[in-house]
Amino acid sequence: MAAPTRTPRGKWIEEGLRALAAGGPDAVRIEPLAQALGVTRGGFYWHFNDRSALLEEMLDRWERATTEEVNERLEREGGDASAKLRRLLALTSSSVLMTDLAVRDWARRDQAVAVRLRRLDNRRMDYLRALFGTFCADADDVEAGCMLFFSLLIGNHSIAADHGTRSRADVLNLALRRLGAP
Amino acid sequence: MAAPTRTPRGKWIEEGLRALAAGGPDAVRIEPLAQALGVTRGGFYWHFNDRSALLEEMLDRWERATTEEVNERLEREGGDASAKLRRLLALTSSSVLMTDLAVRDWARRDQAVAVRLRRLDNRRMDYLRALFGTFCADADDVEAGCMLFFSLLIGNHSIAADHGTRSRADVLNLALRRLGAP
Amino acid sequence: MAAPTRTPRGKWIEEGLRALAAGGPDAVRIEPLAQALGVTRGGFYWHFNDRSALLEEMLDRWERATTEEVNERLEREGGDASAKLRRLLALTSSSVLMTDLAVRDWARRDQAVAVRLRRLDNRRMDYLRALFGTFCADADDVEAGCMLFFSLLIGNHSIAADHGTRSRADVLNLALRRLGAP
Amino acid sequence: MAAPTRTPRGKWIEEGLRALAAGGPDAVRIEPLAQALGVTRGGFYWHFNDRSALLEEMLDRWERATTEEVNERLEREGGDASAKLRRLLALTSSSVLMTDLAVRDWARRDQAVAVRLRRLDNRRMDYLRALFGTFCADADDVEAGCMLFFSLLIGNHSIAADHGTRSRADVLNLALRRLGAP
DNA sequence: CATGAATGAGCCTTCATTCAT
DNA sequence: AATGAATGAAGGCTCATTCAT
Repeated sequence: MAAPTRTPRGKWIEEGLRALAAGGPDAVRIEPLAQALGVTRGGFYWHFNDRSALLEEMLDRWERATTEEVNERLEREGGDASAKLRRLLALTSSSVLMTDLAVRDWARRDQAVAVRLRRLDNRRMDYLRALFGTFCADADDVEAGCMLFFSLLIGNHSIAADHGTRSRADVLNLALRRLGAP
Repeated sequence: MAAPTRTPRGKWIEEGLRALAAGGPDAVRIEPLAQALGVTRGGFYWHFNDRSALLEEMLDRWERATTEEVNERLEREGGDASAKLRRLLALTSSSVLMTDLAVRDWARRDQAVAVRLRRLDNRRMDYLRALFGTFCADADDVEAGCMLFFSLLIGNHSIAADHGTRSRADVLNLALRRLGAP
Repeated sequence: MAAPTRTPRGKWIEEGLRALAAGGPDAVRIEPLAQALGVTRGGFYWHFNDRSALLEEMLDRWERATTEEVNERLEREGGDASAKLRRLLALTSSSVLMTDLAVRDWARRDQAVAVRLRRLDNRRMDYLRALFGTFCADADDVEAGCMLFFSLLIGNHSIAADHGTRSRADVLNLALRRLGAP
Repeated sequence: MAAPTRTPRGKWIEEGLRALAAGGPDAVRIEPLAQALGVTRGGFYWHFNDRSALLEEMLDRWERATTEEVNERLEREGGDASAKLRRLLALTSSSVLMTDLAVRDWARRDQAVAVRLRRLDNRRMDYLRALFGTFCADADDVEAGCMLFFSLLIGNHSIAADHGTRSRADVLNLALRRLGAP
């Protein structure tokens, strides 16, 4: 009779991820979440056993979103490896990226999160290896290139330095070329 | 003649930095700090006006420690640019590094911290540019190399991926060589 | 259908006014209030945003109670102006009066409270002017009489002096007659 | 050898009375007092056993100040009874008066203070009776006049009402005349 | 006289959680 | 699914007080 779900499970998870991206795991608090959703805390406990259950499902969602969504978007738009790498670097400030950085920080403090991150980072590295493999024959070069590229992805959003007359985008382009991307 | 200060101001700051490195700014809570120091939380307010005063002084200390200490240690031990870069990469898990990563995350959420970080990152980039300049003539190459190296420094502690038969150290070495370090 | 509210908002306000009357605004502390109501202090924050919200609502209530309630009671019991004045003076130790004195003191230290008090005192003066007008033709005499009577109301509960063989009630009667009340 | 006393006992008492006048007895806190005097709390405990000792001495001082000082000042400046009453009413906002009002409020909550206040108010009433006796033959009239005048003194600083075209000073003058002051 | 340091109590506030409806 | 009400733990802050120097 009633609307299928006034505030479905998913809304809580989305709001939770938003909070995580904005303030880290400590910022994922149920009361503020409820307020943001315009509901009282009560509803939360209908969907989740407790806060940690939400955290868990947030990580599940993030894991799915980050692989399927990001990868699919990259593949869908096509282009060669170099174009894809370029697009990856440009994914600036997408909320997915912010969440990613937050999870990375979180993993440093929580073993369970670290395990998930490792699973994902390995999948990403595999993807990167495939891309780099298209224009790079030497296995050592591929591995080094992947690590450098992945680092650049993170560094781009972690390093606050200026580059004189160059823009950050310029420097990223120079870096990409230096990694052998045609 | 005066008692040598039972729990000097500095102790609080050190303990605060430890907490920051271990759990981010939210983990810098006065009560746990006091317990770790074997004092009651009341004593804290003799040294600091409030929590934010501690946070501020922690950042002051981190700023000084990270420039003076780190740089000096690198220069003191000598060697050529390549050796210094190699040593920088090996600074694994030094508490300074962990604090650094925590501050980096913090800066993403707090403008005041972001300003400090920028000041520091610019100083570090200058240092890196000097090192890279010793074996790299092209200015573009220097800039790209610095950005890639700085990113690698961070990526090394943020990326959880494995590298098959290679160790992380192996990959870092390959990467360094790829950046032109002799 | 809903439970009739275990500890309704109003209970907190009443208890707050009791505390105010007994010990001034500084005595309106949430923990003691909760204890007096047999609840834990946490519940308070369901009803009010914070302490100042309670204080505000206490003043709202006092403003309404003191005008509507007091005036209505006086008018309901009827009698001529002189009888009403006499009854006003006799309102000794009514909790409304004690609250009133506490607010008066509070107003000396808090501008926002002072504004409310002024609004009320002006309404009261108007009421007194009407009463005095019934047996006093000269406008100057009315104004002076009102001010003296109003002062007497307060003085009666602020002055600790004895009156020799006379009782305080005797003196109040003498004073009333001196103000021209028949 | 040392200066006789850096912060003599009396300074604490004065500062305490200032705090009392400004915020009531709850506002007489040692730490803020010390800060206002530019000293640390330590010195306080050299002069006083504890907070209540200060409070006690503040009351002692207030008792002396209010009788001796006020009365002497009134008598020194001479004039007839009516002039003295007029001057009493004009003692607006003298810190002595503010302290007086604060003590009056305090007395409502503290028996010991009430006892002191009674002692003082009786002395004051005696003084007023003498003044009123100079132009008023009837004992009843004197008593009523004193009570009204004393109340007016307090009401003047407790009542927030406006008086239309008249100023408060006007109304006080009218009131004084109505009490028979020539 | 006074500093420097600390203890402990008390209060305000925020939350996670529970429970009846 | 969610409200209304409450519990309890945790933490921030202010003080009175103590004590060694």
